[in-house]
Amino acid sequence: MHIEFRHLRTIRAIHEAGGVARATDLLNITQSALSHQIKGLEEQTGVELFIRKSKPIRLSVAGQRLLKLANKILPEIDALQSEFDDLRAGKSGRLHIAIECHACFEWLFPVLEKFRQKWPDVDIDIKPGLAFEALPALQKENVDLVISSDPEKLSGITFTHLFDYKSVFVASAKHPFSKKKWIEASDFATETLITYPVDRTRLDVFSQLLIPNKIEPAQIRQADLTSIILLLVASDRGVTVLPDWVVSEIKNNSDYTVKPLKKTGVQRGLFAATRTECLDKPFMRNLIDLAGQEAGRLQKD
Amino acid sequence: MHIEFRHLRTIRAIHEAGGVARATDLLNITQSALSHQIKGLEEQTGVELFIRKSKPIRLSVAGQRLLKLANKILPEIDALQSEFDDLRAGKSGRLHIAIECHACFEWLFPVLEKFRQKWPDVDIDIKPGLAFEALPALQKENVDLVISSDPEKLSGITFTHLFDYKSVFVASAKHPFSKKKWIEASDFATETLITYPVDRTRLDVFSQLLIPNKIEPAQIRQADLTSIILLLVASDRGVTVLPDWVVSEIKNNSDYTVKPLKKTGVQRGLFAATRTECLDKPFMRNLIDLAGQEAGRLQKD
DNA sequence: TATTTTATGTGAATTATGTTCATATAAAAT
DNA sequence: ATTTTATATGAACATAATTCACATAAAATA
Repeated sequence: MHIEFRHLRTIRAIHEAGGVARATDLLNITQSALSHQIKGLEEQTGVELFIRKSKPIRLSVAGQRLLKLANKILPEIDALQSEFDDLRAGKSGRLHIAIECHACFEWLFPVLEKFRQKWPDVDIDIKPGLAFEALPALQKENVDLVISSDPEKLSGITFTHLFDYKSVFVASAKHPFSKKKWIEASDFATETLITYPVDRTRLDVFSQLLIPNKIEPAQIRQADLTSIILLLVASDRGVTVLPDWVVSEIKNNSDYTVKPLKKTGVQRGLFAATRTECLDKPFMRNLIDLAGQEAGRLQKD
Repeated sequence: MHIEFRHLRTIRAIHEAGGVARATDLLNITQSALSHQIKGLEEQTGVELFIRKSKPIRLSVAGQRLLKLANKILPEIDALQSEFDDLRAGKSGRLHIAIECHACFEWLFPVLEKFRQKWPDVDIDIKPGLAFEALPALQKENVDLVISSDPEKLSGITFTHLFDYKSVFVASAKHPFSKKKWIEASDFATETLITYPVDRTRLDVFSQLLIPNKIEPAQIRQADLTSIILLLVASDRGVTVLPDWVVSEIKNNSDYTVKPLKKTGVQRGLFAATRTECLDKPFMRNLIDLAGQEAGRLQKD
């Protein structure tokens, strides 16, 4: 036998109640059990914890020392227990996000800001650099949410549809294509295409248009931030393709011209991928709801 | 089942060893037991402590939180255990002293000073105001040592002889009794007797001389401190009776005259009363040794 | 001081709990 | 794909804790 939490509770109860007999109520245990327990504890520690010459027994110096420890430690596990209760109730938890779609930052940040206010105890983080391995990372619980445009059938992973968007062509207002009704794949052959610095398979222009039509742009230029890309486009250093929600803010700006891709437009869906069991967590459902709402707001503009 | 120290050790070991299997060596239990244990712990806390999708399993957020607690708590009980070991080994302990004999402060303080240096972890205290109830207090473990001149047969209490002393008469050098060879009880009938402010049964003059001879001093005056008593005596405001060790410092002082009580002198013993089992404690034996030594030193003067 | 009351101690039986053994299952490495 | 390594599980076993019934001892009361 070792010193156990039981013993700490016992010492505390005996001290508070002022005697073994009275402590039995606090501990829901018989007097006999208590007597055995403290005897065992004294054997284990090798010191006398109680002064038995008086009748409601008192704590000895050693007993008082143990009581001090009990008063220090017991509140700590109680605190832990209630933290765990929060975790279980879904009030707290971990929400580490990986984003496949680079432009998603645009709508995700406002969503996370709202979320953070409602769920202050959830540990939010965005994990960069997991673009390609995002789904395996989700399976291995390295992340808890992946924003993706390409739902796959994966065991234990559920894709929840958030919203649809269109990929649209953006160029400077002075660009000759501003006279076109829509943009075809072949149109890119003569253009400088500005993209996020990620693998081309993860860019809608390529996956939905250029690769199927085996067209290579005249030149490719990369930029990290959406605002930089738009700046480059405005000064006619190239053209780009962006989700419509990004473009909504600039489509009434006379510096730009915005056109659909192909006659029919290129429409895509955006999905939240989570481990299936995580959908039970209230905060996870709420985040997905918030994401849908925000997307709706963006597309109304 | 509750969270137990075992679980804290387990979490720590699994983390340190990097997996359940490797932790078995640290904990000296089988892999199976560990698996059962952490399963039970997860059931009890209601949260998943480990991420089981990877093979040496890793701690989840909740697991890390528990680990944090373990690292906080485990060193504390280890510390307590070693404090208890000290207690058991007799390196530390409580030494609360009651003194029946008021003059004993004179030799006790230097003894305690030496003792304190040798046993820094022993909690020394002198309990005043227990003069009469000192021995019951010893039995009830309110004090651990009583300095007394009157050994009694008491169950569980052992009286250890420290040293013998003589009670001697002290008066001003100008006092008429300075011509006497010794002082009789009847001599006090005309004198002002200066004593410590304690019950007369606890004063040697009364218990050994005046009460048996049914003599009452002409007047009694009380003073707390030995030096005050001596001051009063020097200025001839009364006479007193003190242990010889107190008198040794002034017996060559021409302000005083020192005489034996009765022709044969009044000899008394001084004893250390302790609970019998406490004599096993090294520091207790050492204190009694030191007291004997100090007494020897005092009486050589 | 005797007697009652209250508080704690103890041994044996009972119950609860943890551990091992044998074996299944699943992830990682080859 | 197959082997190796890591974890999970059920049943048997061992251990430790609790209860029950009763003993003992201190405090309170008469």
